[in-house]
Amino acid sequence: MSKAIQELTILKEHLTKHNLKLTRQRENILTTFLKMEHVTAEHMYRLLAKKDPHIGLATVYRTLKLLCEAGLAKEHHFGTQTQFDNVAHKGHHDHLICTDCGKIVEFENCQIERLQEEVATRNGFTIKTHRLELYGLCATCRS
Amino acid sequence: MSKAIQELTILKEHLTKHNLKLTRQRENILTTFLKMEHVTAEHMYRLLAKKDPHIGLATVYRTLKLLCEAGLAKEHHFGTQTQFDNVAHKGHHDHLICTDCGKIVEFENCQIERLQEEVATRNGFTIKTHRLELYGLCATCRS
DNA sequence: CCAGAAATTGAGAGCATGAATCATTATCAG
DNA sequence: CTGATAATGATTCATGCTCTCAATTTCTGG
Repeated sequence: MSKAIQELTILKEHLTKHNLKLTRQRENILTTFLKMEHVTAEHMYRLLAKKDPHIGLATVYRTLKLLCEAGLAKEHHFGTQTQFDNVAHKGHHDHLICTDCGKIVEFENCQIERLQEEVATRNGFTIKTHRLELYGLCATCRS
Repeated sequence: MSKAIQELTILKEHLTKHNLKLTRQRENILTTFLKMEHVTAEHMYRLLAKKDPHIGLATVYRTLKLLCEAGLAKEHHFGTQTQFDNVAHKGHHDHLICTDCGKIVEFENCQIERLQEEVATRNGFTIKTHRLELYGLCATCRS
């Protein structure tokens, strides 16, 4: 649980820095969020509604966005849905995906990340996140 | 324009094979689609409405999906928007996406592609395709 | 501790994208 | 030509998320 306390501290610092307030709802959402690897806002809403039927959907959306701003969560779009990933559960990584057997290998490559920054700068962009997926055949499926 | 005729043939074959019919609307949408590298359904709708104010948005959505099924187009999700890419224009490119205004800049970077190959080889993979999207703020939205 | 300014909340309306409905119209095989 | 069947387009519906606003909560500083 010292982990959770650490994250609560990060949130508190973010709130203070931006003149925001720590509320019961924000604390609840953070606590629930930290227990999982990822959630959708809708799912989070249903979970919280069990304990506190008066929680508002808008608050869930707002708070999840807040957690992203505080660096504790990260948004990911999958088709129509948006997932919020718990950053603590995994550092950022990219994926190698086998189109045959579905195997997924995670990797990280600083050189690629550096080049991405370069491309962005050249186009006047400031990168916040990225997604890199390589699709192909793994060693087993190729033979 | 022999190129366009070729694509029209592909569409006709697909229609025949699935007992579908060739309509004026489908032909118009294909013709317009072939002129561009990518469109959203909404954008396509506005283009077509200039010539034929009675075109239905539903028809545009249905036909773009049809083009995907015929292998002439490919869907891509960017946040809330869905883009349809012209497969024939297929110089592969990656995307810089502004999370604020939705602006999309395409780029190509051989060095990144080479590093991707390297990562794949190291993991025993043979890459067929990839997807690289950089999310951030464009120059205008940052200021 | 308390007052009051300021942020936050929740309920519901609003909005955008895209899919489903259905009466009318167009296509095309025979 | 003609009839079966597919397609169209106007509209409604569904989803996912944001906005609005009155009421409530937080928290600063006196």
